[in-house]
Amino acid sequence: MGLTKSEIFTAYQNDISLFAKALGHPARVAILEHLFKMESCYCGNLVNEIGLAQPTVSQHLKELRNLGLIKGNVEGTSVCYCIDKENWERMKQLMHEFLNQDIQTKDECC
Amino acid sequence: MGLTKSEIFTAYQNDISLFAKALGHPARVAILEHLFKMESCYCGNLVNEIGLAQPTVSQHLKELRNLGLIKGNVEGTSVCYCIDKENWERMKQLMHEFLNQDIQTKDECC
DNA sequence: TTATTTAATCGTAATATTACAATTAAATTA
DNA sequence: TAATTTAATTGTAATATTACGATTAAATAA
Repeated sequence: MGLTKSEIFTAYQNDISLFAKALGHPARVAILEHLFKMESCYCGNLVNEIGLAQPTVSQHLKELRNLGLIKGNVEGTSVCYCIDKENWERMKQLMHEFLNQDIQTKDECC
Repeated sequence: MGLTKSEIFTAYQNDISLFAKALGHPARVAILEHLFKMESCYCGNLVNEIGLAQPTVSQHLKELRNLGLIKGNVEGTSVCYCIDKENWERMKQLMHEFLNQDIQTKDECC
């Protein structure tokens, strides 16, 4: 069906998967990397940097914006994008918690 | 097109996105959580735990297996799944590196 | 006002993902 | 051997994602 049954999972499980999904495309990883380096955060520069068509980059930016990982600031005809530090930290905490789970080695089978 | 242009991105960007993609579904997050808790790692138990049909769970397990995050061990008619600790650590390192990037606050715009 | 510039949106084609019924495969048990 | 158990595989429908050309919107510049 292509439709994830979110309702049968916990809020935690859904949150983790939504953040992970946002990082689940190399273009979005590249956009975030570039915004961290911050030589320039203008959309046009991102389009040049990434190497995908402008509407495609815009679409990826929208996804990151919808999740709150980045925010845009209109400056004349340009839009300057930045990491939303607060939400990035929130995601980082959540992902770290998940990634750092300890393995209970009681019932070894593999 | 629905076809990611992996060839225009760096190996690092592709690696990050592939791992993130694997965590980008709540069922796979739930499976991994359960394997960490390890009350039982049998596929049948996972099916009960997750609440999706057996072929669906099998499909998610396959994705995690293909990426190397889990491994399965046949025991009679059952299969016991576990976290692949070595590869989990590898992913953890990579994700941590990405998540902990420092924000260069020189060119503030938002 | 009329270009021009920049980025969002729309529409759409191609492909991927999710979910599950039905079936198959492989081992165990009767 | 025949039935049973467990999980993988196959096939497929529904939906999502990716990418981009064409267009639109909004601001600036001529």
